[in-house]
Amino acid sequence: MSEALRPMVKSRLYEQVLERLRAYVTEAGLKAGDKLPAERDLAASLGVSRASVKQAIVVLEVQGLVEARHGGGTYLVRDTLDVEPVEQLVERRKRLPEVLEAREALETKLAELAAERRTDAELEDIRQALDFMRDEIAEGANGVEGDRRFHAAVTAAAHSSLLADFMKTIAGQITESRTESLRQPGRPSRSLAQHTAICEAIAAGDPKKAAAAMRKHVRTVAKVRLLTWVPED
Amino acid sequence: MSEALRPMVKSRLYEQVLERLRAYVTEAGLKAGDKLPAERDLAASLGVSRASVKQAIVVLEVQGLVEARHGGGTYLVRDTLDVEPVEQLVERRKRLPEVLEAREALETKLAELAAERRTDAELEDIRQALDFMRDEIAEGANGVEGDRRFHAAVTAAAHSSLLADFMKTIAGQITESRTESLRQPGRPSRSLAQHTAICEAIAAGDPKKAAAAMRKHVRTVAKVRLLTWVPED
DNA sequence: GTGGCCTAGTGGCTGAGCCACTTGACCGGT
DNA sequence: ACCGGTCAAGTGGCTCAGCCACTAGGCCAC
Repeated sequence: MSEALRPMVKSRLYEQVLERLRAYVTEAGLKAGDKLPAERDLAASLGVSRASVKQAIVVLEVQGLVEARHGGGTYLVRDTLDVEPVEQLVERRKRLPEVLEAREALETKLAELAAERRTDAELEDIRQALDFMRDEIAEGANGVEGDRRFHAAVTAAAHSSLLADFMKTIAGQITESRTESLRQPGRPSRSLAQHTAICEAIAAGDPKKAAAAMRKHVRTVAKVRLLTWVPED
Repeated sequence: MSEALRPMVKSRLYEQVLERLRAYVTEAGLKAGDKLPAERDLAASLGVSRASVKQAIVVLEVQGLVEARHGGGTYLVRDTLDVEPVEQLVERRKRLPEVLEAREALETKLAELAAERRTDAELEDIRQALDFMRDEIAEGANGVEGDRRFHAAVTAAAHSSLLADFMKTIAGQITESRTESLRQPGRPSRSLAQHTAICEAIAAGDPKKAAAAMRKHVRTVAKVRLLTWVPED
């Protein structure tokens, strides 16, 4: 029972900063993807040094609640800074990079195969998915359903049941990352543009171009979600 | 492949320091309670600034692996700085429901007995534990020590050596759940409120009310702990 | 348009320094 | 010999000022 002998722990400054930060996020109604104020501003308005703000941010970073981009600001990963369902989140974050890596490998090859093997009917399916996504976005939605259909159509057009099976095993996690990705401001329209490029390459029967376009697309998604994870809401 | 997906990711300096620290503890064979080198020495020998060492130590602190005493050095809490492997965590969680069920049974009865049998001196002990916890929280700590003292005082006031013995056998695991629970934002103050309710029931000599208050308290702790497995109770 | 360039903004990290707290040795009185 | 108070060194807590590296967005030349 060394705990009993342990002297009382006094509050560290960074813990207080943590509290204020949590309160700020709540009060300001910040959501996932939103940007926190600059460290210098935070330090000034909280009346503490930048080093203390930094310590608090490092804590939030290792807890996966925040993502600090060198030179680009610090962003919320979730809608809150509270740490609740910790362990599961940690486990998922560990696996996410693997999932995204697998996705790149699979979908790049799928796009390549689709460009080679697609029938005209399958090309039409892909185009319809694209149109569907365009409509979704035009109506203000984020386009997740169109996104899903597009990738499903490409997978079907690749005529590889084995690769399709592999995709199935990570489908759930891909769905989650897709949802999160499309929630980023401006992402839906950019995602649509990338889909269009993939579609055109497949239509043109250019496997190399299709693979490259798909790779770029998947990497864009991966970059947004890199080192971060947000449970589906 | 993984390199391809995260080409730009650079280790933050504090992460490298973390690595070196873990390696150092292992190589030097440090055990729980041993003292780490001073921050200044660490910074000098690792060739980094003290601020970076500090960030690493803050991380270890929030992970409960290390305890920094103002003016007194930084000490190991366990024999290693490695975070507990996920598997082990999961295993521990599987056993936990049983522990928490046992705790509910024991402590509910203990509170009931305490309300009937407590002497004035024992009531005073309970109140002091409550005050201690209040002070801890007021100073920004999470109140684990006050929490422990409170439950110990109630157990003593129940005058049941058998039940007390039972409690002893699960004391270790209760400590873990207590620490975990009080780490949640906002928990300490709510826990304090529940303790106060229990204390008042015991003071009033109302066994039924004391038992009810204790049951509610223990279930709250259990709920926090079980969130990962049981979304709704 | 498209691509390259430039600059302001922002996070990463450093080094020097002051303060607060702990520890232990030292010293004087009993 | 013992107790109690004092003091200095060691150490963590925190700040300040500043430089560097990277990002993003606007601007300009082509």
